[in-house]
Parts: sequence; C-alpha cells; structure tokens
Amino acid sequence: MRITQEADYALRIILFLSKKGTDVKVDAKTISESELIPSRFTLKILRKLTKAGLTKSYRGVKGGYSLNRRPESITLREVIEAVDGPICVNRCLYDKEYCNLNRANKCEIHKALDNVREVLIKELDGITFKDLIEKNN
Amino acid sequence: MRITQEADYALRIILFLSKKGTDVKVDAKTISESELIPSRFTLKILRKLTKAGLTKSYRGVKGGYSLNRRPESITLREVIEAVDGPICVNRCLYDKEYCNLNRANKCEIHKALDNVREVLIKELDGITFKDLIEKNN
DNA sequence: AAAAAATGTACTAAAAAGGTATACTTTGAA
DNA sequence: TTCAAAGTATACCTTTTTAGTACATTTTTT
Repeated sequence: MRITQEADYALRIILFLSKKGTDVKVDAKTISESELIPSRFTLKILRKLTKAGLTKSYRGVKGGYSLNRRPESITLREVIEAVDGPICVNRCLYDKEYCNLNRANKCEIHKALDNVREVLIKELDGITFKDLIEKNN
Repeated sequence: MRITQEADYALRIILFLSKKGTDVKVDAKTISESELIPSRFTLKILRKLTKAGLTKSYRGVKGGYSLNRRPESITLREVIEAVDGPICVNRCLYDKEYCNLNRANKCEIHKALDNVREVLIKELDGITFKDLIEKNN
C-alpha cells in the first residue's frame, strides 16, 4: 500500500523544480545533490518525467531540466503515475487475468476496493504543487 | 500502491466466514477450496487472522475456524493490517530512519502524503463486512 | 491409538524495487 | 572543429519483498 521510493524521489524533484520557477533550467547533478538522490537514478526518473510531459529536457553543455507545466496544473497523482504506473489498490482490478476467482465484477471485496481506489485518486488529484509551495510559506 | 495478494485472500476469507455466520466453524481445506487459495497459504493467513483476534481456531478432528467478532465490527482496514501491517503511503513516514532527507517533519511532500494516508485509512475503516454482505442482496 | 485437524518455524522461488554500467548523441564554447 | 559537459537508451545487476512450500509437532475426536 505504498508508493515506491522512486515515486517519492520524483515528487521531490518536481517540488524542487516548482520552487525554482517554471522557466529555470537545472542540471541533473544539481537536482541529485540537492535532493540526495543517486545521480544515475535521478537521470532515469527525469527521463520518465520528461516522457510524461511534466519536465522538459535540454541536451548538451548547459543542458538540464525545467518544469514543462505550471505547478498549479501538476498533481501528486500525475507524478506518481508517471513513475509507478496507474494507481491501483488491488491487482485483480487492474489486471483481470490475474484474478484467480474470476469474479472481479461480482466480488463485493473488489467492488469495495475499487471505491477506495477512486477516493484515493480523487485525493491525489486534488493536491497540486502550487498547493505544496504555498504551504511552505 | 497495492495491497498484497495475501491481504486480498484474507479479505476473501473474512467475507466467506461472515457469510457463514459468526458461530459457524469451517475447516481450512473448505475455505481454501471455496476461495481458490493455496491450502498451505490459507493456513498461514488464518494464523495471522487468529492472532489479530479476527478469527477463532479449533484444533483437532472437527476443528476449523470461525469469525471471532461480528461482521459489523470488522473493517477492511483491520483485515489488511492484520496481514500486511500498518497502512502506509510512503515509507519515510512510517520509518523515519529510512528517509534520506531527514526532513520528514518539514517536507511538504511528506506532509501531503500523510494527509492522503489519513483519508485512505478513514475510507478503509468506514467499510465493514456487514456492509459487504448486504450489498450482495 | 489413530486420524484429522491446527501450529510453528524455516525454507525457497519468483517478482519487484532500487540502482548501476556502457555505449551513444547533442550542444556550447574554446 | 574539436572536446567536454550535458542528456539518451538499453541492458544489466543486487537486494528486498512477495508468494508459497515443507516438515515436524500438537491437539482433539472417535
């Protein structure tokens, strides 16, 4: 029932960039040193974030990364999903093949967990990086 | 962000026993066959549930398991926690040693995830096995 | 006393998480 | 016009967790 360490790092990276401002470019080394994330791993995560359209990358000397969207439009959910894949409380719901009862649509447990999942998503979608920056003041 | 397969099995076991009624004793083999849970694994899970006070066990010939509490008093949360341990969205929050930033109390990400955790717990605590049985009708 | 049940501990295999290595491409500046 | 500092892509490796099994023991009913 936990997000991965990788997603936690990703949230920290996006928060870091949000604090810098949308058009500020920062290189991966600076990010990894500021947030204490292993440097190769930082690059890997940034590639996922860039692929998801959350960050922009600049190659070459003086390259780096910046936010690709405004902090108020980025939610916790998006960042977590960019790294960990879709939010999901129970694998049976996400991957019906996996359900050894094949009752996914009838099973009361699964229906209840699906509601829990919706509540969770709604909550994660309700928190933006602008919210997080402002709380800081 | 998922409960384990083991917790999913546990929920199914408790639902199964809830449907039988509080004082009905069922042996592990019957449970495992009805719910398609590997038989040794069923026993292992039932031991955790018994330890947590959710089920009662009877040894010897004609032994088995029954619910130890009324379905209206057992929540999704309790069953999940009996098997997977405490509900936790981010390991840093649960295990402060683990947080490589050591900012757990200041970090806005962590504060936000802690709120998410509370929402999640509240939701899981709000659903009892009586609710699940009744939805079935 | 034998059989049918649960218990306890330890083990193992497979999958996922977390992180690293290597070879490559792009770009700015000397 | 090259070279160093950045990012890219793919593949690999190690550790931890998950999922499940094995085996010897204990309890209880018939």
